Formats: sequence, structure tokens, C-alpha cells
Amino acid sequence: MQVAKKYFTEGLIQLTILLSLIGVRVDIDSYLSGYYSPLIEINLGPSSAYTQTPFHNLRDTLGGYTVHPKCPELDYFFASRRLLEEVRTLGSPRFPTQLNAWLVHQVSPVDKSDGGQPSTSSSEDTEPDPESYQASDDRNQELQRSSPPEPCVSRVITEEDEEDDDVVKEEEESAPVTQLALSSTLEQECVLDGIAALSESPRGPPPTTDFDQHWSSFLSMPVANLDDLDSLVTERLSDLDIDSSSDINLDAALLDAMVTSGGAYDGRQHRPLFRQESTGSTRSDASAGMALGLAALPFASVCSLSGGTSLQSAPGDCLDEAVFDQINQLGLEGLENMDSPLMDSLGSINPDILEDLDSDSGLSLESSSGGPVSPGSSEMSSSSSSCEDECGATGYSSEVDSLPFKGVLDRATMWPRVDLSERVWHDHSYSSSAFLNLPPVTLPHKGIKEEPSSEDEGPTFGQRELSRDELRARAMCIPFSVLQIVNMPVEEFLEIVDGHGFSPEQVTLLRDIRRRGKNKLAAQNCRKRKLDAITGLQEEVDRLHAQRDRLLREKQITAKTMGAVGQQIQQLTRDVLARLRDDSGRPLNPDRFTLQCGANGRVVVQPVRRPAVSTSSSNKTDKRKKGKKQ
DNA sequence: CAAGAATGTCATTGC
DNA sequence: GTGCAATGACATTCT
Repeated sequence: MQVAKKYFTEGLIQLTILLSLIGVRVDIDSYLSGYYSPLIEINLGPSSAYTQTPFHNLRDTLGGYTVHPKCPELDYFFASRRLLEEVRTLGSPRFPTQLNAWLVHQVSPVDKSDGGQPSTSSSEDTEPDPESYQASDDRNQELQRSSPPEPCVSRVITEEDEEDDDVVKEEEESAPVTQLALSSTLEQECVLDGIAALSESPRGPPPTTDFDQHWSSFLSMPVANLDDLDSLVTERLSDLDIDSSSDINLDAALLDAMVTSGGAYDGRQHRPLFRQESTGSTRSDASAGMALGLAALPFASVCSLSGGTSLQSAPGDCLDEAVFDQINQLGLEGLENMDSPLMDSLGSINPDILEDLDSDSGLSLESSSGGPVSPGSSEMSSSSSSCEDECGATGYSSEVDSLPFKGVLDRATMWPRVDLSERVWHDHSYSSSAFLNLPPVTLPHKGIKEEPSSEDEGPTFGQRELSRDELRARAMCIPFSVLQIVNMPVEEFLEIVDGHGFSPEQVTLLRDIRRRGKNKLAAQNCRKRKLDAITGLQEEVDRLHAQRDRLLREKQITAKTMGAVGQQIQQLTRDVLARLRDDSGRPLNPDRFTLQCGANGRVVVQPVRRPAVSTSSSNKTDKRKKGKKQ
């Protein structure tokens, strides 16, 4: 077993490092701690979304106990297996994201001395869960017996600040653009220099063979067609032995390609692609497809990674499936324990209380979390002691305490699935990290819950409040938590609603709780998407502004280049014509003649064709006259 | 106490 | 027809 544990631990570390390298957040601790998070922020990127974890999939926890306390190695195995599944569900990595890698290591025997203490290195931000101390002595003993020599889970947080990430991204992104823009500019200036050098040579001494060579190259350009000059300049300059290692258009085209395709080097361009994956939205983004090529690369690497490592987990599929089926069966046993006295107690509910519950208290539901929704911690509360804790020490409102609920508390303790202890605070933040600040399972101190360690740890468990739906559920004696009601699959929900003798009021409440809970998550996702869209659009605006400025600068440089080349051509043309003689032996007038280069390379002196504006107008008038005549 | 942000809830729509 | 995600609109609470 020790070998197996070492194998899985090292495998997890390697996998974590690999995933960290490609920017995937790995939170092993949340898995190893045996909790489940009903609200998982599956991606930390801009389009990350909250998802619900169906409680029937919560496999290795039940009622606060690890499923296989006598085989803790399976925890590691399940953690790695679920981690791989999460990687698969990610689909593709998100690069502009915060990177939190939670590494697991086995504590050396030296650390064993404090093995009994809460050994999370991040204990400063984890407040002790009083309910975790509620575990009975038997349970502690069992855990201690079953646990390997104190495999402590410590967190090694590798945080890569998003700003730093952005800075790096900006550098990577801006560097090629700047370089190219610079090279483009410099090379065009180089062209200008070459032209200037050329312009000096004809004015100098009488024509030489070198001059003729250059001139023949220039003559191949149609003078009248300066629009195509920019495409011909560099080509001809190479013939003129001018140093033009790379031409203007190539750079410009390359720049344009990089700008328009964007995703080739811009990490942000991956986002639309990923957003489509994560949210399923049909948002169309022109750059997404172009970014797909490179986006597929890390994606493929992830796939290959997960695919390769998943082979290791394959042999355990049958095992954990069997265990999970057993868990699912256990989960429904709570309903079997509902008996008629409980149902009879429903009649004793004070209607005033229910009426009060209808007023909007604004209390957040279980997913609100500075106060983590810590369903895991609620699951942690042992079924044998949950009632006293929930109704007494955890500080429920007097309103709830006054409920006739206490009459059925003893009955309630028989329900493993009754979960009424979700942490509900007014934080309204949904940081997934809140779920991680959970105390380790094996905490030896039992009585610590009466003494909150310090006030600066935030709201204590005695100060927590219940959401309206939670209060309603308690008032109606519904043996399910809001989390369970919301997260259970519809088939199971319908089965519970239809087949467990709930009153119509209870059924209505169950449906309302489920609807509200799902809609609340949907609203959170919707708002997050909206903010992401706004952020993405703002970034695109900034990018387009930068692109426009750069293109304007290039345009100015290009115009300057074309003007210089055109002047040079005119000068050369005048020089050539000055050397030619007409039939009478006089120099050709440059204003009346021009040089044309044919396709075969022959240079022909042609009379200048004056703009035939009047001619064309006269043609039109002639046609009109002809038309009238006809 | 007012303003704005954050969040919850309802109604509606489309899949 | 039902379930559900998405979203606008409004209410409530918090800062």
C-alpha cells in the first residue's frame, strides 16, 4: 500500500506540474479533503462558469465520512481519476488565468510529530470547522486506525498573478509587432536611402555602365503606373544591388497577417474559442477560427496528456463504480427512514412562521460563500450529532429555533442526507477558493467549536444565517438540503417528489427551491458572461486602436517612399531624354515625350498622351448626337 | 441617508 | 409537455 500511495502521490505531483505548465488550475486538495463542491468554477479564465455538481456523483464522501476510510489510498486514486476527468472536461487550457497548483506531498517522519494537528500549510486562511471537531471518538479512532502514517496534505500554492501573466503576454505580443513595425520602417527608410543614393548618381558624372545597369532596371517600371510601384520597388531594388534583405510588402503583409489572424501570437485570441467551449454560447468570432490552429496545439497536448495518464486509472473503474453505486443506495436510505410521525409533525407547523419566511430576507443561499457553501463540511457533520449542532451551537435564528421542528429532531438525526448546515453568509462572493479552506478531516480537538479562535477569521459558524429557502425547507421538514434539491438529477428529483409522500405544499416548495437555486446559478453565470463580454470587447477596441495607429504610420512611410521613387523616375527619364536626339538632332523635350517599358523589356520613347478629358466629353456628345439622330 | 454595486428572484424565451 | 439554460427586469441587501 505504501508503494501504491507513493505511486499515486508522485503521479499526482507530476500531473500537477504538467497541468500547471499549460495553465490549468489543479486543485487536488479539494479532492483529497473528501469534500465536494457543489459550485465549481470550472475555469478561471474570463469565461469561467459555475457549474453544479450533481450530488449523486459525489462519490467519495457521504455524511461526513470518507467512503473508504479504511483504504485511504483510494482517495488518492479517486483524486487523480477525477482530476483527469476534470482536465478532460476543460477541453482546452486557458492561458490568461490564475494558476493555483495544489501539490500533495507525503510528510516526512519529522513532520509526523504534529501529524495530529491541522497540518495544512494554509491554515492561516482556513478557519477550523467546528463540525469537523464533532466527529465522535469512534470516528477519530477509526480514522486514525485506518489512516496511513499521517499522510498530511499540504498546499503548495503556486500563484501566478494574472497581472504578471498579462504582462508577459503583452511582452510576447508586442514584441513581434514592434519588431516588425520597426523593421518595416527601417527597411523602408533604407529603401529611401538607396533611392537617394541613386538620385545622386545620375546627377554626377556622365553615364557609366553601372548607371546603365541601374537605369535599365528602372526603365522596366511603367512610369505612369505608380500605384504598383510599391510592389515593384523592392523587386527592382534587388536588381540594383541595393541592400534590401526583406521587402516592404512582405513585412506589411506579414504584419497584416499577424494582426488579422491575431491568434497566432495573441493569447487572448484563444478566448473566444474557449468561451464557446465553456459556455456553449454561439458567439461568433471571426478570429476564433483563425486561432483554432494554434489553439488546437495545447488542446491536443492536454488530450494526449489526459489520454495517456488515464490509462493508469482504467483498472479502477469497476472498483469505484461499485463503491459509488453503494453510495448512491445509501443516499436514498434517508428517505426510507421518513415515517409517519414526521409527516404528522408537518401539521404542527406554525403558519405564521411560514408567512414570515415569505418575506425577502435577502439572505444568500448556500452558494454564497465567503462562506463557502461548504457542503463538504456540512457533509462532515456526522449524522449522529448533526441535530444538536445545527439547532444549538451553530446559532440558528431564534425563529428557526422556535419552530416545532425540534419535535422531530430525533427523527431527523436518522436521516443521513439531511443537510441543514450550509454556511450562509452575506459575503455574496463566489470564490471557489472558499471551498478549499476546509479543515482537514482528522482533527483531534472536539471541543474547539465552542471557542471560535479569533474574531478576525470572519463570520463564525454561530453567526451564520440561513437562506430563505433553507428556512422554508426546515419549516416544512423537508429532509434535503437546498444543495441537494438543486443539484440532484431531475430523474431523482421527480422520484423524490412523486414517490415519498410529500404534501403538495412540500412538493411546491421543493420545486421552487430547485428552480430558484438553478436560476441563481444561471444568473451568476449570465452576469459573469456579460462582464467577460464587456472586457473582451474593450480589449478588442484597444487592439484595433493600436492597429489603426500602426497602419497609419505605415501608410505615411509608404507614401513618402512612393513620392521619392516617383521623383527619381522622373529625374532619370529627363536624363535619358536629354541624351536622345530627334530626327533634327535636337534633344527630346521631356514634357512631350516619355519612356515606356514593354513586357519584353524593350524601352520605347513615346509622345506624352495628354489627358483626353475633352475628347471623351466630345465623344459623349457625339454619341448623344448620334443617338438623337437615330 | 443616498448611490451604486452585488445578488436574488421572477418572467419570458428558446432549445 | 417538461426541464432547463439564458437573460432582462425588478427587488433587496450591502458597501
